Amino acid sequence: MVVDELSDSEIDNIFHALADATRRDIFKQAMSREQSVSELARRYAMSFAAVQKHVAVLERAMLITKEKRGREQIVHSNPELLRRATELLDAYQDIWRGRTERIEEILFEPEREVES
Amino acid sequence: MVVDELSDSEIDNIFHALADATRRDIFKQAMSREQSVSELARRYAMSFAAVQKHVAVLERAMLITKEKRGREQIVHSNPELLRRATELLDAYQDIWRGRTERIEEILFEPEREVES
DNA sequence: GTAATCTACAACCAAATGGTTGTAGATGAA
DNA sequence: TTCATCTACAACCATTTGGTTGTAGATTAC
Repeated sequence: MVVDELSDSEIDNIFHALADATRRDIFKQAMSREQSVSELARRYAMSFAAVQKHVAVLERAMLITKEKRGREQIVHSNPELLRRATELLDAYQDIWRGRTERIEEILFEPEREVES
Repeated sequence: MVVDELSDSEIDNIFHALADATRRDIFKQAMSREQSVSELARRYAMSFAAVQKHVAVLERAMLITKEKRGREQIVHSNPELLRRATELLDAYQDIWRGRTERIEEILFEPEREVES
């Protein structure tokens, strides 16, 4: 069962964060091992500041968190949020399968409504 | 088992397409029932051209396809690609669980490499 | 103390995004 | 035929994105 619902903009942030190959790689790195930002930055052919921004995007999406340790910031992954993203996609698959009853609990959103 | 691999930019397109609440809703609509673009457009408080662009983003991501029927374009969903996106996220979860053997077949990417 | 390292953040820039209006071509209905 | 509908697409605009360089503050190493 789902603990609590993600808002539209939180979901936006999650998928946006995953829509960049560098960020996906950073996330993968963070999932496999906790590392400092500068340690991560050394792996990519771009400036430290650019990597810092990618990390910030992942952090805004709550896919990772940072923990200050001395002069370093250690990047931790948040597998719980990833699991919820997976559930979201599963819910779309359920729609296709016509299993609307499970959708209601997983992907409940008030009707996106319009004109008349 | 995975049929064939998605490229980085294809994955970029998929997650980018899902990173917008209107597009997620259009996709959900298309999953539940095939509809024309104008029929979809009537549901949202924005111009037809704006919805047309959202549909184009979903189409570029291959999450949907369009089929011309008379003067209408019917939007079909592509659940296969959604399934692959789900597998991608599952692979990240596997990384976290330390199950690297399954990652190799699901998420194989040549090492993203850099300086020396 | 001094120097090196790690981080934060501002300023800047080109390109992409997400919306708009307007025009025009195809198709269907009367 | 004529009119309405559906679609495509161009042009435009404000904002965001994804990169850069540069400056400055904390912390660690020597």
